[in-house]
Amino acid sequence: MIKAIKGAKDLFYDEVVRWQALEKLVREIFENFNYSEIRTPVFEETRLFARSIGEETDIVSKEMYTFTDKSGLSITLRPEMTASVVRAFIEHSLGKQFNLNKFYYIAPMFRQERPQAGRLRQFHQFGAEALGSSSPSLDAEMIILAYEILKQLGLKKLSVKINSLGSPAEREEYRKVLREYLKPHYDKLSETSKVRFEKNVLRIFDSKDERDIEIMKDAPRLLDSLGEESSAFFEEVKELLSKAGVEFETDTALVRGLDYYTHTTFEIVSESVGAQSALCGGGRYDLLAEQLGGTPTPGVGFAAGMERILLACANEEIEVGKKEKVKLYIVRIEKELKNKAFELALFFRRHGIKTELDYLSRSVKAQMREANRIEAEHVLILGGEEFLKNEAVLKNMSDGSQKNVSLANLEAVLKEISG
RNA sequence: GUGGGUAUAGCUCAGUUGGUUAGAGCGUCUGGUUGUGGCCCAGAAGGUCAAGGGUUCAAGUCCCUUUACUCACCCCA
Repeated sequence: MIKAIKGAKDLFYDEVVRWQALEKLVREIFENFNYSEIRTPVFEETRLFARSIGEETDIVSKEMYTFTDKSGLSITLRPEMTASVVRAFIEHSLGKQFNLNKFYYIAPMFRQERPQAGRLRQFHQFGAEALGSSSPSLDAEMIILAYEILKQLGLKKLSVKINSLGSPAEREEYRKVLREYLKPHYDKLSETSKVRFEKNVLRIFDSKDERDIEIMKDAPRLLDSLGEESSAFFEEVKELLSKAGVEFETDTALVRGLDYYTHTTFEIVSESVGAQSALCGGGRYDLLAEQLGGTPTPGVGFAAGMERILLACANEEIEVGKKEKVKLYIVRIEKELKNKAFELALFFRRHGIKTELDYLSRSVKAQMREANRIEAEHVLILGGEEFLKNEAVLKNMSDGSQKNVSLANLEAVLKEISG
């Protein structure tokens, strides 16, 4: 048997209903905040991700689906969306059309990791990117947006963590300070942290190794060494969040894994999923556009993992979405009437009534059972003596009542069903 | 990439210290009188017990290998 690729899932029936409901909510909220949807190709030139996400990151160094196409070009299935959005922004000179561009997306991403709860190889994210403003109100808006969606879904066990990585200069300065602090402890660090010491010191904060955590406990914090401007920026973000009623905590150890972040970074975690508890994360990336060869343009964004969100909803027993019931099921008694039934079904369907009928030449009893199974609201029974009078029986399935209706006046039947 | 767990019907799972034709619930299908659902009743279909090898008179059950799934590490959304 040929099966789906590891870490890639088929969705159908009830599961799809949940996804559609989530997508609908996401769209509504993004539209309210006046974000417009952006769609970019699922694959890009490999160097786009190498340059933006960072060569040394795990994503780029070992998790990408990369292949060479027939022209010899190295292509990669996108592992995240920010790089693509910024690429499109630069390619189409969108910054020259509008000073501020606010985009959202709902799209599949690909990373070749070992699947586990809340982590797939083809996974789906919704997210937003705002390019062109360095106002802290946008940083706050991103967090509020993400929070709003999760709240409106009904999720409870959430915590919002925020931090600031400061300006690039401050970050660079802090790197030195941190290295200085770590030097005497170097030998006690875990192997991965030793590597990070050279390549990306900040990431040592992410370590779960107990000895690393012990060492990092007393490490100087980037947040404490921020300049006046960066501090004021961060304060304003926090103030806006407080006014918006978003409860958050400052987590000085929150260092995001992607190289392009500056200033605000944030994460919303849930207790209701497994180990992969981050439902969404993001931050500001003022250097990225320039880094990708565009004119310097400040940006902020976030991405949220849809599988994780739905998993959290399921674990908190939140029902997401409801399937629309069939309004009318057409039962035919005599088999010769099957085309008449088909024709009638088409009439109702064309008038916006969700209609179903038998395609399996089944008995009347079986057709009724089917109508009941799919919870059809009404059944129209076609045949017998009523049909000779150009009438049919319309049955209300919830109370079992039925009445004869004229097939010469389908408008009246429409009214009956819709009312 | 490294660990742990699991693998029996479409789904959720039983299957006793290895012992005859492998079970249940749900789901599906048919019927319980002519043209009517739900509840109930009766019946049916559906399984190379993940695959391969080994031990044994005898393996779903014990051992080995492989594969898949799953959880965790790692990383991240």
